[in-house]
Amino acid sequence: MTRTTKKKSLNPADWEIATLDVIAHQGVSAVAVENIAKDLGVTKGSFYWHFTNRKDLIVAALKRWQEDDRAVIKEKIWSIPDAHARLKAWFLLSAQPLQSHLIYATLLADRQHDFVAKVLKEVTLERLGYLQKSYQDIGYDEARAKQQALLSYSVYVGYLHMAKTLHGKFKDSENIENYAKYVASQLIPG
Amino acid sequence: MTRTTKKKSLNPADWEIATLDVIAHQGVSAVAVENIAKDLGVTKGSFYWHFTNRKDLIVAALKRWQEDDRAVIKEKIWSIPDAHARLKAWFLLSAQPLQSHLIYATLLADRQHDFVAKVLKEVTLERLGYLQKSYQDIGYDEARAKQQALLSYSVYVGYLHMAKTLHGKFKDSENIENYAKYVASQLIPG
DNA sequence: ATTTGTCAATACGCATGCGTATGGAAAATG
DNA sequence: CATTTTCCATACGCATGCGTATTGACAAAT
Repeated sequence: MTRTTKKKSLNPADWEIATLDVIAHQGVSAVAVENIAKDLGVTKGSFYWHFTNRKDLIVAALKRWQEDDRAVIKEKIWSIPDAHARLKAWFLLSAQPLQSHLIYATLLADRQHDFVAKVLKEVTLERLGYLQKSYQDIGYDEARAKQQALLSYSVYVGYLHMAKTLHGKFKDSENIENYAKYVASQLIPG
Repeated sequence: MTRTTKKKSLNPADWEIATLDVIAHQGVSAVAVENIAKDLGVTKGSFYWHFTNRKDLIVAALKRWQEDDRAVIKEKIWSIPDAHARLKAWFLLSAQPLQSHLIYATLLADRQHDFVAKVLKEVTLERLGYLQKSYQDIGYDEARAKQQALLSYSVYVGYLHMAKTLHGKFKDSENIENYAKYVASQLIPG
């Protein structure tokens, strides 16, 4: 797990990225500074030079995730002008194995920490807003678009968990593609 | 938090129930024997009389949850002969504030522990099987029923998380009722 | 009434993991 | 060169929480 980097010294971003890797696969509770230090090939002494404490690190990492994710989605999804195509693209993206999805899923798990809950709520509301707008763009009135956005987003969240819980019977990409298309056909009219 | 019980001594079931209460609200990681002992009005000394260790307690608690939940669902849902009504009842039950739902949601979070993953997979596959059967009962072929069951169950799982994440903007029962009906109308044909 | 079994209190050892204190090496700066 | 800044290693203190050991109180059995 040791990193063979050619850089001579670390910066906060290195720590944040390594932290997001831990969060994606093991959750926020598993973020231990000494372990991440080991992953980075240094010791604790380095960490407390860049950050004041563990919470500081996690908050910074989550902020990075939130910003990166927002940028990706804005570029790949919300740039699509046609609302039908945009929604379909969103469902297909949801089924792809991105680290961002993993992180979102583990954050749902670590809601106990108030700073996690805060980020989670922000991201979720923002995404719901986009979805709602897309459904309004294809003719739904506001109330119905809101319900439909909630339903579609629940499918996304549910899918993330199902994929992890059932990974044995679920992960062959053939089926995932099929399923994603089925979901899109059920949740996008026309 | 001290319990004013009239019982003179505790049995394993008391510990399991108290543990499920902690799991429902704080997750498996938060299960600490000394805290639960305090909740029950005793100390650690008592615990290690009834159980061999912490894992033993959690496994026993989860087994209890699994059995209780299976009994409730079998009685209240799968006893309904008409498949349409049965599916609708399932969606409505999903929206109700049962402790069992809370536990399921936190278990999704604590999948890192192998014994949690095991129970979770069992319960999920069992429920998916029931759903699939119901959809087949109303005329879906097997492949489509499987996809639809996955979709519907994802909505359930997603809803659990949305409810927690957004609890501020979501919990007034009026809206939940409406939403549950909307979901049922979208996911049950006819 | 004595003994045995049941349940619990107290005290301890031990591991983990956070945060601090201090010192040192390498690089930038003058 | 000398010196300051940057980055990291090492060693320590401390809190939490699991598990064990020992003792005690009370009830049931004999």
